[in-house]
Amino acid sequence: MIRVHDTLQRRKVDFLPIDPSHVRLYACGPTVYGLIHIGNARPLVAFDVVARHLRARFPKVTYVRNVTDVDDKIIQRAAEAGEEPQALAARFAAEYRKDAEALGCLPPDVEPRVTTHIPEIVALIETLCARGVGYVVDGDVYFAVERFAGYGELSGQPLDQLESGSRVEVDERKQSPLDFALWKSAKPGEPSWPSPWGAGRPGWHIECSAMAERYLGVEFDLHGGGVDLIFPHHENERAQSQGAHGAGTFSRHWLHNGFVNFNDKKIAKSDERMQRLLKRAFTLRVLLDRHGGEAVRFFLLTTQYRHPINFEVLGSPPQDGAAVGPGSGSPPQDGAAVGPGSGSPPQDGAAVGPGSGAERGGEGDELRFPGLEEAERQVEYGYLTMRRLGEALAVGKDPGAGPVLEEAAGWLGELGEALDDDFNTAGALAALQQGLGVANRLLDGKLAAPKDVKRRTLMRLAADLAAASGELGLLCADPATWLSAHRARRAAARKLDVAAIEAAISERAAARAAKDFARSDAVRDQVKLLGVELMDGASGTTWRVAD
RNA sequence: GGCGCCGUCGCCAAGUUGGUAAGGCAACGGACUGCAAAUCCGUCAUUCUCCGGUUCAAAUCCGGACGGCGCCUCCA
Repeated sequence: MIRVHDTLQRRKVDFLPIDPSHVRLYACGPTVYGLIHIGNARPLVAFDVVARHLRARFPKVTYVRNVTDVDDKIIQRAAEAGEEPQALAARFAAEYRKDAEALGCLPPDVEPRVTTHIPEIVALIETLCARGVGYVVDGDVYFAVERFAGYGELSGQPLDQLESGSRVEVDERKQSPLDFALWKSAKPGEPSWPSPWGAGRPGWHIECSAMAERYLGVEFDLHGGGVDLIFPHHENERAQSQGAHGAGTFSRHWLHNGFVNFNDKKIAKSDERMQRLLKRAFTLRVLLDRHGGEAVRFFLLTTQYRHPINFEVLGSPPQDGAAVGPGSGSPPQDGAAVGPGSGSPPQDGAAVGPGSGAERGGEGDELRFPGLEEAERQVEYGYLTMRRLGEALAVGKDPGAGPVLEEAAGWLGELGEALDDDFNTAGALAALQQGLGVANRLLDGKLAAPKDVKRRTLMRLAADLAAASGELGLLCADPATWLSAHRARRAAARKLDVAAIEAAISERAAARAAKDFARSDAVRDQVKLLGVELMDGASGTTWRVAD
């Protein structure tokens, strides 16, 4: 039995799908006006695990994750860049998909964009107007909050308090200050679509209502997004959909992920300098290039999705340089700086060697991200174990059916139970680490077992590891491939000369063969200074970049 | 002003429909190794911010204090 924390009920509840043969999930995706940052990555990963685990527990899951591709901010950025808004949105939507893939997120079943669902949106607004909860003013359409009884239920906001707390200039044409736009009439130069109320574009919240209905029906199981979306976005989505289709419709449960805080503060709340830093140096892309997608994913999974997670940054921030000098005040050009093609992943071969000058102007190079470093080490441990397992299993013959060691039998079940409990990925990771530990112990010969039992257990561990990978979206790559890419990435970061390292290894091998251990150790010490650790194994010497 | 979250070992982090503190990192000791790395083993919270209360029993429930954070119209 899966249990989920439902924001609407403010407690953990048993998850009983409306249709157990088909679970339906909707998650709010990003507005694509620039490269996403680590904070945007959290819901991506969190709801990817939700979808994966639901698939493990139910026969069919439809996961819808939208892309908002028309919005004030897109229009503004496009104007700044002298680009068509739709072109800019399409460009960053593509970049976003690259990031999502690098994070190990499976593509959602449907990834609807707002601009291709205008007819559905218009139809929904028409329904709302027909039912008297929407009203038209000069080509704009608003939702009448006071005519919808359930308003405020999701966020727990009493209406009167909201009004008094409102700190935004109130549009006098609205019937109530709380009313929000369903349709905005077009201003000159803005993208627009024809509608019964004149040319215009959708308001911020209506797209999710319309697209969820289109792909999941009037009623579905789960709706997810960041905590900041509870109010007003999700409150308004719910109001729109229930306003059109009645109480009890729309999503049955609401899931909200906590923030990724930046040195213990919300990113948007951190001071101006830090924000600028974030935009230039901490796009998700930079972190992915530096530590790999799986490390970022592992990091995000170490904390249960509802809790805040702190993204720690050590070291002195890059100098703001020109930005603090006279003539400062120009907005960060993150949009313009990341045109298509600038974010190509490191090429295994090409990036190695001393001359790879593809550094990003040194920006952020002196910064360290301890959380990502530890996560990367954990992922490496996983792949090292998998490689050992694969090597052991590559020889020998099938032991047939029979018992396996007890130590290896329980962890996958624990992993599943942890995920059942409101997608507790921290608990699941702990179970995974137990499984990896058992594999290493067995491989080390630390567990007593008859030959056939041992081999059968190793096979079981490999199979269970594959199952765990599928649910967590970790350790899904081929170990040799991942490990070599990982090493290449780290070697490139340290500007190591791979050919020189391999030459040193050959030289040392000759010295060792001649029992010249003094020479051998000299070579070891020499490469150690470069941050390279040599590992002598049965099949020769390999190397890794030290932590 | 209103709504809500959080405070568990040096660090990260499970556990909160009550039943007697997972796991990871770091540290220290050890096995293995010609020396290393990787891997493995052992040690590492009588205690869960503090003070009361309920209970046979509380990190888990209730009240209060202190500390941190978030939302209250376009930010994941």
